[in-house]
Amino acid sequence: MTELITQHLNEPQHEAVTAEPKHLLILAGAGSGKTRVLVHRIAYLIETGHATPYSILAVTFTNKAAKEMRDRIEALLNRPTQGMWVGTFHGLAHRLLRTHWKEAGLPEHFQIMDSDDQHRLIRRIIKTMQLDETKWPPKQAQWFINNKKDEGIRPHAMGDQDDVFNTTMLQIYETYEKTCQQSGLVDFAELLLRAYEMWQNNPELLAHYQARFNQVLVDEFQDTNGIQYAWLRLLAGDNTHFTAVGDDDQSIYGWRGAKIENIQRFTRDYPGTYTLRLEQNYRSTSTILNAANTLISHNTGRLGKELWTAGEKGDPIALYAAFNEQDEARYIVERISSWVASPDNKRSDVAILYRSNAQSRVLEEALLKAGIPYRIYGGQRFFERAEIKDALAYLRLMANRHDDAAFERAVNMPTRGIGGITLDIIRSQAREREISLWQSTENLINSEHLSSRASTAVGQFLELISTLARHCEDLALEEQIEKMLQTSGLLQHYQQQRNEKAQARVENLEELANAAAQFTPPEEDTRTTPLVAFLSHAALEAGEMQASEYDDCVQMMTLHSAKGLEFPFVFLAGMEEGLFPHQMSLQEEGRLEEERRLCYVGITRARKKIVMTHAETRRLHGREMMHAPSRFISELPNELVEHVRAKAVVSRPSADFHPRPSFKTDAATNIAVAATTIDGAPVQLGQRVKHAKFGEGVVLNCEGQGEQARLQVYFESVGSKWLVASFAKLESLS
DNA sequence: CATACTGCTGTTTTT
DNA sequence: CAGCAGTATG
Repeated sequence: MTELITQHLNEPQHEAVTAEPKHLLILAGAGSGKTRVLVHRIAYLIETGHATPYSILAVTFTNKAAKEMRDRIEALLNRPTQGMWVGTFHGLAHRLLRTHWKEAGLPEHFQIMDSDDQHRLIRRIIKTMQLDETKWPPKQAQWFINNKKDEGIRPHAMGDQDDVFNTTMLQIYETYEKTCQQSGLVDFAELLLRAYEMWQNNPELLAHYQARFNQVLVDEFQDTNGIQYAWLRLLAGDNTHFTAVGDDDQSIYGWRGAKIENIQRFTRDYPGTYTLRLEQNYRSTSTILNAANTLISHNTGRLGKELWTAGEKGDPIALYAAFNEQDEARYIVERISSWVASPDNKRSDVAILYRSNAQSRVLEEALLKAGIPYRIYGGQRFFERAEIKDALAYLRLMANRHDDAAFERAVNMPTRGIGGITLDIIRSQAREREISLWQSTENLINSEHLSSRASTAVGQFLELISTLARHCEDLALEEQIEKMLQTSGLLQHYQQQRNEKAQARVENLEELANAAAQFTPPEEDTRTTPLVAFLSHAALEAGEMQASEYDDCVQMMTLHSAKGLEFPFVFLAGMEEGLFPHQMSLQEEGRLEEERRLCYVGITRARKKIVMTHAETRRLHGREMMHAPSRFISELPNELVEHVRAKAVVSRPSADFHPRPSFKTDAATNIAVAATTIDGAPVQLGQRVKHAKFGEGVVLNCEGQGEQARLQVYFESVGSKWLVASFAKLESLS
């Protein structure tokens, strides 16, 4: 069995899996089999009796990575991972807090807030503190608070501040904390900090977990932030063995608090840590790897690692200089079309990666026009849609009447005659007496401080929630949700509207009930109600609900979301100074290096082919911008890059061009033929032509047929022009 | 209370 | 340009 686990590993992998030292640091390059090593090591530790499933804790950053790890361990061991703690930092912290809510100082049914909830709550707080929102943007306060929490710093630990900014931020932070505690709300950073403090304040509890987990494995170690590292340090008792896997060259989340230094800190904090490197890449051609290695060598202070491969050289990296973003998209679509024209290739082999989401639109339009199916990753996620969050707000109130964030959201959605003035009264009383909005409302109704109209409206709302909660007590989760959708008036609100958007919202709400029907609470949540468990799940795994994941689509995503994935054919679009590296990162050297790592991540996603594109001009924020090609392009070895000129594209029409709507492919030659002629001969896409005034050019496109046909021709002298074929007097240049 | 208009702001994203 | 949030208006 042990042989089975280790038999298909290379030498360093084998060593990483079977290493004996107490603490192990594995520097694993892109495509070197990092997850594989981690999974095999866990299996090995169990099979050899070094550990029991019960004593293993493996932590990742995303739910997806956690699920993959669990699945692969199960497949390898051929039995379920019962007893093992495999999950995300946040997931595991949540589990601890649910189990030990009392020790953590939380109400039993505490709820998790996502960043959107958090943002609203902070905005609310800034308003009630009577601060000028333009001077104190909620975004900034949110950033401040999360940063402090990521560093493990509570308001009281900050002491007196000497400038207005920090003083005000601290005040907001303090008020925010108070409100959260009162409402039983926990944000993402709070999950980690609370779990940390809970251990710190309960030594016997900590000792229990230290004794239990003797094998702790951490994936993507370069992405850990301050509190995550501190949490791991705390967990490590005398008999804890650490395995940390990471790649400093793939650290791309510094901007949200990830500390690449944690890797070095680890070796300092745990003397005797055995460091080993996985440098053989099983993914990419040597061309791609050389390009990636050369690029990343421009960064300073690396831990040092050079990927190599036994694989073949492969194609050079193609570089296309587009005139503008339209032309860039056009070129990419053409390359995809010709790739897909071969029966061996699939659309899903292709990924278009870009720096920022705004770039996707032009690409999308071009793909749409060419009739190529695509899928965009990242974007609105199911549990983050407005209508879903509204529904969740009702559910949250049902579970916990003091959830102020939920109260704010549900109280007038759909509108029920509760105006801003009434709410202001409720809020100010809640603030004065330090009670929840719910309690404040109850008080105000009883003390008759509200106008009779407002009082009835608000009273009906309280009644609605209370009866709803009562009626739902004995119902199954999805029945509760259906009941809520009906009685809250949410569903009706959207059903009344006739437009398509509202229709989609109705469907989403129905899908919510569906999701609830599929939901089974995880083991640690069985002690709470299914509703509370479901709400936690919604916040913690906002998931994309795997839309058409299995379809054969071109994949589009930002470079950030491409980390961890691989594709045979990768496009890196928008390789321009100011875009990538992004304008905002050009000031500091550190941020520029992170951009470079991002580019490194992009390049190392590719198995076989890379096409990079940049546009000479691009419409950005409504303005025409000129950008120089990205410095990252010039940081690649010259001999590995092939500049694609309009000319060069044209010299191999069959390979690089594919018929577009106005062209027909000649079956025999596989050459695109326009529905018009020059000198009596059919025009080919990519054909070289001569114009009396503009000189030599290349046929790029054709619209219409026969006499009316218009040809798009790219001339070296004037760029691309649309010409009516019958008037242009074009001369064919073979 | 809903709609229209205005002004502002524009990286990356998981939990 | 375009999407959002917040305000003015009916």
